Amino acid sequence: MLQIDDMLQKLNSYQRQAVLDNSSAVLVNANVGSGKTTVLISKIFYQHMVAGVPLNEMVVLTFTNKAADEIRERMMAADPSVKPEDMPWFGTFHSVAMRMLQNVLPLETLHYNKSFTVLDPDELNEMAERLITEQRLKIKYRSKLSKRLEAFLSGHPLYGVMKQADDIGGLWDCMIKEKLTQNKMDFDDLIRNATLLLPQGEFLPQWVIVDEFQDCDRLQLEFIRAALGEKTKLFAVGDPNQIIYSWRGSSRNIFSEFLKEVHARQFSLPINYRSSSTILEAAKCFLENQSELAGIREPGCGITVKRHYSPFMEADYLAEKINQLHQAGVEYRNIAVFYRLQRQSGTVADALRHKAIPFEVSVRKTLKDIPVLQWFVRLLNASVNLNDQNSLLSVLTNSQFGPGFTFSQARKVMETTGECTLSDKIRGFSNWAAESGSAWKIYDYFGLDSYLFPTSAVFEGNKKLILGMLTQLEAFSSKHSCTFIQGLSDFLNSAVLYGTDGITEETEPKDSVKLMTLHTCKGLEFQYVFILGVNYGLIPMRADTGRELSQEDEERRLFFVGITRAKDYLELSYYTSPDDPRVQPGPSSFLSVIPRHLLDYKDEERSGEADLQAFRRKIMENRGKNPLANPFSSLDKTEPAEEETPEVLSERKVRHAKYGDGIIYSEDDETVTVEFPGYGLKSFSKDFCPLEFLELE
DNA sequence: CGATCGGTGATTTTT
DNA sequence: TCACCGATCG
Repeated sequence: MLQIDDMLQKLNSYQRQAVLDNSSAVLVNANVGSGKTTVLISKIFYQHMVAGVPLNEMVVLTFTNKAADEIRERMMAADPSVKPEDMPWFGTFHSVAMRMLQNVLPLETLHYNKSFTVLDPDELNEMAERLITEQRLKIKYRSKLSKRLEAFLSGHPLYGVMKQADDIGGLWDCMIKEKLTQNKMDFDDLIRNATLLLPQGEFLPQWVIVDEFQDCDRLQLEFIRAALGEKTKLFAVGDPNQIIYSWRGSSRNIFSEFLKEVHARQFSLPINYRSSSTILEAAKCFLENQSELAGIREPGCGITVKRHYSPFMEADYLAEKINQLHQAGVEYRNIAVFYRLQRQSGTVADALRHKAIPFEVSVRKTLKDIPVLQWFVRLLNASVNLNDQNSLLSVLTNSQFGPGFTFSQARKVMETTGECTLSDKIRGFSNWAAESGSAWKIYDYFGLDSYLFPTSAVFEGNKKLILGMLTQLEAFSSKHSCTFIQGLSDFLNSAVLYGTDGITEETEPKDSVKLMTLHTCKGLEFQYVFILGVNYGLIPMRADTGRELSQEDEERRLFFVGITRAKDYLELSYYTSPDDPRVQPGPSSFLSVIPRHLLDYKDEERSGEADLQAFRRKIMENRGKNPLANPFSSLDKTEPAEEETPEVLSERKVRHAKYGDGIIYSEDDETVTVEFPGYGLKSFSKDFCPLEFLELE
């Protein structure tokens, strides 16, 4: 009881009100950085300690494994007597649905078996490809198969101009059947099937608690609806200002309808604890309902706005800036760099690598990134589930690992015993596992040494990866006390839902700068934040093709999410000469939305040309040595850049009717590229060249 | 089958 | 703006 009093006392009045309210449906409109997770955990704790609701009567749903882990960990930290197994229904939508299907729902009525396996999107695609070939289906735009299926399922057919319909509907029917015979479910099936069975089953929780409610799509809302029995209460936390995934099916309309339907009582958490008031003021400009967001922090420093010539110049500057920050005592882990597109990361990464600054680019790793584990997991899947013909086939026909059969060979081998040791071992796996199986013996059981090719250069590394995964499996099995084969099957399924994190060894968090897209930064916070490329065409992304205007609203929210990650320092930058023609030079309109007094235009006077001169010097310099080298490779060696020889000035000048005088920037057999002050770079064909070449004096 | 014409989409991505 | 696909025509 002391714990809960203590916990409630630490809440502000808004938070406490939401936690103590006893309505049967509550939505907390939680603003950024307003202690949303704290409220969620306090609510769970309060219901558990005061109202006496057992934790296993609560379904707590999140979107990411990370969020689920955080909630479980904070629960255990608040009350050390709580164990993970006390919270069986705390997890992502998918993992909770999966566990329900395995444990408490009458799955047999759907003709599935409780030992089903989970299909990752790649496998689903592979299954589709195979069915098209086998059934001789006619599918158009086959190279974009997964997109087409997705579009078909959402009812918005991609490619309006398909004069003749193809077999996409038929393909989906085949896939439903195929998944059933192979006893497999894709991500959506987990939720769909659980939604189907929840109303029939005996299982109804006392509470359904949802994190990041604004991200729910239709499927997930239906799942929530199905989990609500007559006496079940709902507590949802979300922020409509952070809807940045509406292109994936979440929308304000869907969820406000849902809220009306369940008669939710609404609360809000207006106080932001995270950002300096300057940053918060700027962020508020991008809010749709400006009323309710208040800060409690000091103004701090202004938001730096920086102009760069190009992404290269920017990356070079950024690396230097981060270096200075680190030398001034800022840890790398407190610094983050955000950008709109995944491909923008390369330039920054190169610059940081060159200055030996540790960094991590946030891209989710799937099994596909580690071929040997992908092969091994499919081997295990084929062994655990003999209906899994797809996996067996791909294990036998893989060109890098295993016996490397052709498709027709593999089909023969699959039908008869004695033809192939690996195939026989897979068939005999269940018996072996029941009698004497254990994680450690798996490697020798399959005789993997020979299938990983001991002579190959990467053999040791691959073996290590597999043994590492077996270590994880061992740890997993001992945590969940069940039969070896059941433990393995669970492990494989959670590996699909958890990505590689679940099966490779954990690395302790490094002190490194974090690089990520604006989408992935949601839910995080950093002391120092740099947002790159605030140009029209990136932030906001161009919303040309007439698509609804609402797309720009989403871009605004995305920028809002990025800004509000910053605690103390925020720097926004734009290019005067982006390399991508789709990106407009100059600051985006989003920058002018922010009141001038909050901004600190660093080196406003320094002209773009100054940047250009420096950049050109570096390029020229590089050219003599190694034309293919990373342009950054010469940057440091030649410092200080100011001490340049006048040699670079011995360039040819040209005159153009419209652009005036310019300097030749680069030149090859066909084209000549000229830099004109005030216009930037222009390219001309040599055959048709409206230039007058001026002689040097 | 090859050439051409027209329409469409491009980016973000947890599980 | 461009790359790609499919439909259509000779």
